[in-house]
Amino acid sequence: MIQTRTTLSEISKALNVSISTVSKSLSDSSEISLSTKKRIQDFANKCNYVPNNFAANLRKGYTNTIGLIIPNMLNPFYAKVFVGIEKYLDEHGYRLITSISNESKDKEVKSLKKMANGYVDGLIICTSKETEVSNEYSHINSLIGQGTPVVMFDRICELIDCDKVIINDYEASFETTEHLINTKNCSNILMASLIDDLYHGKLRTRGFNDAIERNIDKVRGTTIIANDISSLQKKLEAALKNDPTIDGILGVNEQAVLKAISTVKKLNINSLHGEVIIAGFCAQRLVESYEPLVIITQNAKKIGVESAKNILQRIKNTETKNFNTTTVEYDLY
Amino acid sequence: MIQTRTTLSEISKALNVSISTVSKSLSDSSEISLSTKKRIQDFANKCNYVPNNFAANLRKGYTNTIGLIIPNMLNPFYAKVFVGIEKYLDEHGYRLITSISNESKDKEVKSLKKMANGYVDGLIICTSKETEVSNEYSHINSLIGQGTPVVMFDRICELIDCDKVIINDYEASFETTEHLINTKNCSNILMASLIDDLYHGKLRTRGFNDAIERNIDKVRGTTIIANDISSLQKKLEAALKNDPTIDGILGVNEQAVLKAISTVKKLNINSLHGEVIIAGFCAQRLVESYEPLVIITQNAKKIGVESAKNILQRIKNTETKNFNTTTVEYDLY
DNA sequence: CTGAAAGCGCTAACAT
DNA sequence: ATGTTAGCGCTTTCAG
Repeated sequence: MIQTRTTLSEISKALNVSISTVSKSLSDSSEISLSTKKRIQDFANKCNYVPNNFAANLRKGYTNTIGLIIPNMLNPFYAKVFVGIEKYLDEHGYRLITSISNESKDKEVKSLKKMANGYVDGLIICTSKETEVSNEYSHINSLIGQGTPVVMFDRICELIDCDKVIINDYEASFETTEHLINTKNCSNILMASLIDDLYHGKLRTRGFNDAIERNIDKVRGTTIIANDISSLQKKLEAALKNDPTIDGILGVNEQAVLKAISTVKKLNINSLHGEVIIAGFCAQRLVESYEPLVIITQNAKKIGVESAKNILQRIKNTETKNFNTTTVEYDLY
Repeated sequence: MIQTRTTLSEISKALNVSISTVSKSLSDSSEISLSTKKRIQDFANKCNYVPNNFAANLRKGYTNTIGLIIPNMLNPFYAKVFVGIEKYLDEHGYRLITSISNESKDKEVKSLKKMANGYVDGLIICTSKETEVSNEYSHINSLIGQGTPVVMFDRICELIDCDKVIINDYEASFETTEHLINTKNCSNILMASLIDDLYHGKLRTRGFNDAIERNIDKVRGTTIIANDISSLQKKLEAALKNDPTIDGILGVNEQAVLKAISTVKKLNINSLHGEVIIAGFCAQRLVESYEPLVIITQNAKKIGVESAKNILQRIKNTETKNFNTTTVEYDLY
């Protein structure tokens, strides 16, 4: 039983009123008498009337749809951001259309085009690694130039004129390192990073180094930077084997934390050299897998919510030109 | 510099041709001479022309957009399904609009309404727990009634007339249990489930029981079914403490597998009673966290791809009425 | 309070 | 090869 979609015009014919009366009734306009409104609304319900949003959008010039581009959905950080965004937008009557860039700039540009075509009222984006490394943001700038508001989160570019949502990477890294030193009494800390080519990766490294610097009387620090997981693994193994006094590791991104855990386990360091405290930026699902673990959760969901909030605000108010950067606090766990 | 979006009509005026000439040129119609086509295309490029999809959709009657409703994005199974769907759709020129039901039927119904409004050409859905338990699918049926193709995956309802994508739960469970018995030489296996209220949960339990039945000469089996994680934990602990001969656990869903691992670790069973092999339905990221682990991966990404493939096929060909159920093979890992 | 009519931007059948 | 025209379904002035 395919019942073709009911339209305003069909209702108007059936009830012998004009299309505009139907339209106004269904949007509960005060221009229409209560009795006809009721009559029309009841009838529309009975027919399972659903308005064609495309027509409405075309007419009204906006879409109630937000675009989202993220590098990866399998990384729990982004999945959580997504959840926050989806929830906030849903509660405010917006739809969400999502693309995964897979860290590829090409895919990112392509996705952006699909969204640029009058399809979304605004875009939330965390750029791909490739984009950040290339430092070339013309695709985003041209979208902004077309008048579509953009919010960047996590990986941002200072030079783009848009709202931004980040955590205070420097501070989180600094304070966690101090936490390792002062609360966990670590005296020889390794930092491991796979993202030192990214802006926020550098901030985190800087936070680590500054914290070491400031506590140089009681702690030694070494940074291990690698471009891929297996070379990180090798460097970690070498460092841990070489220096039995290492008692803390700061993983600057999730993969680094994971690799630190598995390497410490593999080498059985905790039995041989004494307990190594591992800390790092990471979604908090790992707690059970390694005991001496300090996790910096990024409040990913909140980052999502803030991004969504920002984009809707900006859509409501396109005039103001002073863009704001929201800093979401992190949690130690 | 807000440059308002260029339209066909603006181009046509600027170049002194008709709108339809512009339209045809930009869609590279053979009706138009090469020279004018080139002239118009070049000009459009220069103006950064982007077609308004809403207008086109309104006119053409389809949207190139697929809706997706899933219970949860933080569960890696669904995240992977999502990735598969997004990839396939993107490669075929479709957009994806996604809602998370959070296992709530209300949210699911609401999301579905947002998509029903002529917004999507088709819907891919994994229903919420609440929906499956209520066994009431009128929202989906009414969408189908409106002529929108639907694909259900993972949690399906036999009674709905639509394409379906699932793994062979019964077989996966049966064969894994036999694997524990014959390859891993388990002789006393516990099954743990948190999803025995769901259809595919029951199938898995049945697979387990039948495998035990069939090998009753060499193995004993016990099923532990719980509704929430902490009661599962309690039951697991009790069983493991009580019976030191338990040497295998089959976790019927991810949370159950995780709980089995953490409980075995917590009670230090492997040292006290001998090694317990844990097997179960689970995304494969856990491999490093527990050694004697057999994982049934659900080929989540493939489920996504198959779902996407099915929905596009169905959109292309709305007539055929014989719906098919695709079974995606599972992997032991 | 109700209706007529214009038009959002695009496509496609039908002229020319 | 190019142009004219009639909508897609809806909102929204403006008239009655």
